[in-house]
Amino acid sequence: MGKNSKEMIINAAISLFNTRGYSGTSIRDIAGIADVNPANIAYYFQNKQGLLEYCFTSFFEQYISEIEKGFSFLEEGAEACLKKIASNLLFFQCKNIHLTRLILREMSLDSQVVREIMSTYYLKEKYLIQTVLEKGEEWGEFRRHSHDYMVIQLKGMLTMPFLNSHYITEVLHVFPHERYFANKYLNEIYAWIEGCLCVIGKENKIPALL
Amino acid sequence: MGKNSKEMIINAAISLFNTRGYSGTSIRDIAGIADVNPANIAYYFQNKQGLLEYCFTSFFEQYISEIEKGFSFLEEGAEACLKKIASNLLFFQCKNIHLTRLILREMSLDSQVVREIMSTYYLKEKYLIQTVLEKGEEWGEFRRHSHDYMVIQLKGMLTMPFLNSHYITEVLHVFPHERYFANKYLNEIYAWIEGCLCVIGKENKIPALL
DNA sequence: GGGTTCCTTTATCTTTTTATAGACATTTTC
DNA sequence: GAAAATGTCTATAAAAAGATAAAGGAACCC
Repeated sequence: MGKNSKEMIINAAISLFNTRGYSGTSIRDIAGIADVNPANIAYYFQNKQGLLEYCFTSFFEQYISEIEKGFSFLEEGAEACLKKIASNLLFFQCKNIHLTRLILREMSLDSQVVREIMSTYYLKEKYLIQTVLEKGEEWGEFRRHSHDYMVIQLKGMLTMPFLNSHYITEVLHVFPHERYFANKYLNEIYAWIEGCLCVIGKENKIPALL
Repeated sequence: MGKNSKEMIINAAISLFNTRGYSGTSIRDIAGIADVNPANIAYYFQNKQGLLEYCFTSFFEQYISEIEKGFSFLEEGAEACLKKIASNLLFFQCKNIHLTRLILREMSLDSQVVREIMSTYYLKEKYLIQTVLEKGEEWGEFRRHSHDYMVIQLKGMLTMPFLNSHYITEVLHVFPHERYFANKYLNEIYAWIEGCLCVIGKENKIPALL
């Protein structure tokens, strides 16, 4: 079992950072859960911050890749492309709910790492989504509207179930980790794209019922 | 200057909890910013957790009160009522962006306090909003739709600019603390209510008397 | 003025936390 | 199988954190 101890550390870290927050978690806690000597964390990740940064880049590399995969469908229309991006991101986040939650939470703090992520990944994300919105207007698919505020709403919908997963499960009894949540919620996002973003004239698909 | 030292502690705590998180902030840090002896924090709030709990209840008492104020407009129609609630909450949160951000962040952790808030304030919130949605359907104002998912979207929109205030300001260059943000963003929320929640060709039948 | 209450300070104890040095073990490579 | 690389452990240094006891002082009430 020597080989996978790095992986054990990562999993334990994601789990604990998720439930207690980064600052609320000690290296000892992580080592305890991972069943590993605390000094090993320093060996693999230099220090606690290194472990967090590993989580960050691991998350955002995949995150931006999901956006790019969706973006490549731009030829097929802006609406289809935006839906593809939204669906990719949603499924990716559903597959990694714990990591997603901890990342989104830590991104709300003031730190060097956060600023770096902003100026790399989020800037790129903004560029890609904005391009889709611009093309959508150009092609007459989308209404003319403030891109910033559309991005706020879209990202709001994509992040809400993960940041507030307690609320979602305990108050609403909706479970983001279950398979059918993603499908159903995706329909809501599609409905928003169609209802609030697309031009009115199109045939308004009423979101599927369940 | 003896009297306001409690207030100084609270302000320092909100500021530091906001930027560094609760666990990332030490009592000494707070005392330093508040220009107060560290032992005074224990005097006023028993311990660090007590200080956090003070922030929580202070926030949620006002929060739920804003919802109730809006809810009292239900007689004037569900749409108008929901808009009133949304607008109250948005303005309240804009007025307290730091407190709002730290509360929303801490609510994403696993803790006793969080569970208590869930089962009191958030349950009440859910009841009130759900009632508005039900009445809206009954009166033919709202489409029939999953209440839970509508609540998710509404709350997503109401919380996004605060939890992601870094993103909003640094990537989108939109400033939630500025006066005109709230007005503009409120219009987006109204557009969502009208576009995604209300019936398409709505003839507003205002509830007679009940 | 004596006493009470409220607030502040000093000083310190205890625990927790991160980090590291160096020994020990295991695996790989030649 | 020896040497090198890789991984793990013990032990501990050093700092930081939370908490508290007890003294000091100011304001107030009678």
